[in-house]
Amino acid sequence: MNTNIFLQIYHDYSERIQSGEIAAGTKLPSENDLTREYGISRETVRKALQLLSENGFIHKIKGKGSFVLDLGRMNFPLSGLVSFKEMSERIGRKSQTIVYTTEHIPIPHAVARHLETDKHATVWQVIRARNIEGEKVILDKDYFRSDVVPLLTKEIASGSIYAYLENELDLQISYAKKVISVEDATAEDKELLDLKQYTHVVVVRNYVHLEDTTLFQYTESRHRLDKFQFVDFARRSPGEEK
Amino acid sequence: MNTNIFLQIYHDYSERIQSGEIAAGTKLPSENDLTREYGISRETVRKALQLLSENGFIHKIKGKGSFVLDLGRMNFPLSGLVSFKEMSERIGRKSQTIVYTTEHIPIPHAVARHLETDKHATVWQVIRARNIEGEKVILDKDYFRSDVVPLLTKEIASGSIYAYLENELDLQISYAKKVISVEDATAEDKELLDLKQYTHVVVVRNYVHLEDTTLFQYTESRHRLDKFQFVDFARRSPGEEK
DNA sequence: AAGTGGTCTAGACCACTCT
DNA sequence: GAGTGGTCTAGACCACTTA
Repeated sequence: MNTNIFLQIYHDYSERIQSGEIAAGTKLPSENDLTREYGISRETVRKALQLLSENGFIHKIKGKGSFVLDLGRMNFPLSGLVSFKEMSERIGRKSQTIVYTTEHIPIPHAVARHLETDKHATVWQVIRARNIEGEKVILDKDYFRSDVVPLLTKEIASGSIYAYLENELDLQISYAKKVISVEDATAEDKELLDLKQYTHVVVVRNYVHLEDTTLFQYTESRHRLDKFQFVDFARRSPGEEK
Repeated sequence: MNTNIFLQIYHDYSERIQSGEIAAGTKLPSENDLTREYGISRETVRKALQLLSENGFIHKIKGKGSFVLDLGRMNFPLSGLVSFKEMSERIGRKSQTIVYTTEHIPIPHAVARHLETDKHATVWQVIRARNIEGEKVILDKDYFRSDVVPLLTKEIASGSIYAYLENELDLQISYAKKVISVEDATAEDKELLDLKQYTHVVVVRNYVHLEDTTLFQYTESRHRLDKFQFVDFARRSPGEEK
């Protein structure tokens, strides 16, 4: 759909790197080469390379060239907004989603604080457990502002809610803040998960914003300790140099 | 030192936003306004705004303008490569570093796997505890390739190693991969930290690379569960849209 | 219709690396 | 000196929002 040139080049290379067609350590064609090859201006080539660089596919070295990193093949994505379903499919694990509740309710007191709505708002509450290799190890509690998301069904909740939001409701998700911490397991955790002997859970609070900056979703993802992992790729940003 | 125009504008606005001088929700001057105001080209203005956007200070909306977000003031930095010292100073907490060891040793077996050096390499090992408000809650085990970092002293280890690397040794740190997980507390954890009743620790493995892509440092940061927090700001990257 | 940000161009000069 | 990536310019056209 997108006819953006720099996005096409980005996808071209990101796929070839992720598939292993272009090996780690390989030097990419120079910016001038790519300019000639694609018949476009150098700034457009640079936009594609910058995206590749930001997302951990390549690293650019002044005077030398752009080189493929080996971070990209494992643990993808290196941070970002990706749903559980995409995630487990990428890893290739057998996974299953159990939907406990899909309800339209007045906003719970504890949630109002996170969603910054007025206290009389209503939300869609979705509670799901993620079953990986036979064990329920993640409890997802999602809350959607019902003025943004008018309807949710059990069918949607058992599939990809994000696909529904983006394709059916045409909502543009634009950014999110995640806060990760470890907390005591609640009675609910113990009831809905296979917690084994663990007394604590990793809690990932996710605040998701739309294109117009409205905070429309709050998610609490509660992970059994031994099944939690988070990978983050960080580049020293120009802004942080002294 | 840096005369880059876009960095100057970035710093100008990032500081004014972080200090609260420019409130959340405020609309920034348009790109054309900034072009005129600074007497520079629009693409340069856009570079500054893009940095602000990436780092969670602003959000740009097509046809409307650039708006200040309120994420920036709390929990800084929103992901990134920042040392414990910078971190605690920013939060304003009373903190102290206890240096247990600063040694030049043959690379431990368990570390060689992470640092990808040959098995006969030597490393500088630094083991430190971080004391926050009277309790030792973080254990940092750092390993530096000694062919990159020839010397470390207890004095350097008790201050900011990063400042030493960048200012004294002129090393350019460029990117890092973090892997966060939860593991059983070891005997060492129990000995060197004030673990209280906790049986697990949050382990943050950090793989730090230089400008020329060499992996030169591996750090294991072991946090007491209740004192761990990680914040991540993620923008839906153009590359991820379908 | 005017203003906004998003994309793209065809140049230019610079600092750096390699030989 | 030739090649590389980093910065910057002065234009252009587009899609979107607001009035």
